[in-house]
Amino acid sequence: MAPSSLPEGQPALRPRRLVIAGMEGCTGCAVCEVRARGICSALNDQELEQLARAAVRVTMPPGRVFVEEGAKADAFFNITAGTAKLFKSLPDGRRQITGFVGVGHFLGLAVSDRYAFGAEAIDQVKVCRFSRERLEMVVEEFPRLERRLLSEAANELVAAQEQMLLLGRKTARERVASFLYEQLLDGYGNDIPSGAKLHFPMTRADIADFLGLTVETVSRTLSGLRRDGLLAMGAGHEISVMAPARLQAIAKGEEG
Amino acid sequence: MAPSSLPEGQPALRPRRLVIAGMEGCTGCAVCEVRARGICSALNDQELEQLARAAVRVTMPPGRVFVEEGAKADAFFNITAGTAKLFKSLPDGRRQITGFVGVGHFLGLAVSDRYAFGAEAIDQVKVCRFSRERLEMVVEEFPRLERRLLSEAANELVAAQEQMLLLGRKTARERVASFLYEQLLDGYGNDIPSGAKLHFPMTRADIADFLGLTVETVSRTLSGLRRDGLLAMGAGHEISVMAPARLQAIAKGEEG
DNA sequence: AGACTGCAATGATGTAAATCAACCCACGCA
DNA sequence: TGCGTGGGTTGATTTACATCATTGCAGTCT
Repeated sequence: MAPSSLPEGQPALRPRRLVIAGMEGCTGCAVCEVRARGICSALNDQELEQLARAAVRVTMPPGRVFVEEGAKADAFFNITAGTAKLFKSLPDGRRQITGFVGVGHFLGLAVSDRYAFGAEAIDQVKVCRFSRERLEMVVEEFPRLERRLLSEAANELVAAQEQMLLLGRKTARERVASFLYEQLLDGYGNDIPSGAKLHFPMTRADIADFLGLTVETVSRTLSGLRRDGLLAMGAGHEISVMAPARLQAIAKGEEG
Repeated sequence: MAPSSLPEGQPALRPRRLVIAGMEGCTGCAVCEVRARGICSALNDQELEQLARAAVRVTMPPGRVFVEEGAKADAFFNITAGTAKLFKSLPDGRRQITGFVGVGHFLGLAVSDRYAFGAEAIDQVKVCRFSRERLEMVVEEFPRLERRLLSEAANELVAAQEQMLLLGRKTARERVASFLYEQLLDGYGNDIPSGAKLHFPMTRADIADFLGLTVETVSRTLSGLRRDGLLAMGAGHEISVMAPARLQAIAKGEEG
């Protein structure tokens, strides 16, 4: 299916640059940069070739909404580059970002025939796009894929429960600390050095909508953490975490 | 495995009555009351017999914590009677209930080897208990089960995203309305009559911990909805919904 | 019957975070 | 060179909800 049939929704936020979408540069799944990650890691080279025939490679500019809340759910996506945000909205514009998803993430599981959430590219995002039918065919052929999808779903479920705890019961300070610490784990694994640097592709507004706060509160809370010597702000939206252990303690709610 | 090996955690809230746990009254999966629901519906009678051999039937009194947050995740549960609450806690006692689960619900999917959440019986709960290894064996034998589990997980994920929107962005009134409306859908399906009655097994404190509010706010908000003619309180914690459509509008955030 | 206990409702007061409002800075563009 | 625009920060004020405190009421144990 051609990229032009993607759900467009609102136009890209910054449609100045010409959009180049398609399969440029993709020489097949076997040499794909996410070969070892996500669902693809469940298959061997030969099986991947099958998968490749079912997929279309698409490139999205920042701001492009490529899954529309409530739209017909006829495609699945596997992210191969960039970061996207998933969200749900209320009629008056209130928005909750349910997750930021990066390379290797599989996206599109739906209960009904409609997407229950929207997805928007934050930076330039590349995806492998599967039609529902074609994915079903491949899954039918390789049951191992199903196990892989189940394990992905279980992972997301655990993350979602953690986020419910954050949204329902944590203070602003705890929320921001949790977010930062999660980012540290993503970037550094379990061994986080003092002074670890973080760089965010998303805006303060996105962070606020993820944490159930306002931009102002996020900004103030970050300033507070800086004043307390936990963080240091660098150039170009870079944040250094001076005291990862204290940050974690705050995130877990162990500090007043 | 004998019921005595269940994680006990804190003792049951009301340990006055003698606990009778075991397989009493269970004559096999084929005639089980949840035969047609949850994961069991994916199997035929013959396959169910296999499943039966892997399961232990256990009965839990109200208040019993049968999954302990952070404990070794060596068992799965399928609820065959009653209602349980799933929750996550902070060290200082703050608690977020991530869901109420009833008959047919499958429970225990974990990422690591530890449960990321706790589970507690609200009323008398009966479950089919599977050890991790035995469930894996059965799944290995009947891949259809895996598909079923995936679909369960996808369902829960959608519910979790909806709950994140509620916790992050809805007002107290909208949260309570959402909860009540969800309960209506469970009980009546899509066609809800004016005056539809609801009965809750959980306390106000549970509802508060589910909605990210305090008991007082839940109580006040219910009173408010009653004053506005949307609800009528009956005897024995029964609530009648006089205006389901307006309730839904509030739940969706369409009303100031 | 009287006392105790768990749960719910309601009132008075406090507060964390939202809202409203400036202001700054970096960037692209005329 | 100046202007517009999209972030981001900070301050003053408001507010929705939490907290603290009291009361009522239905079970159930003695």
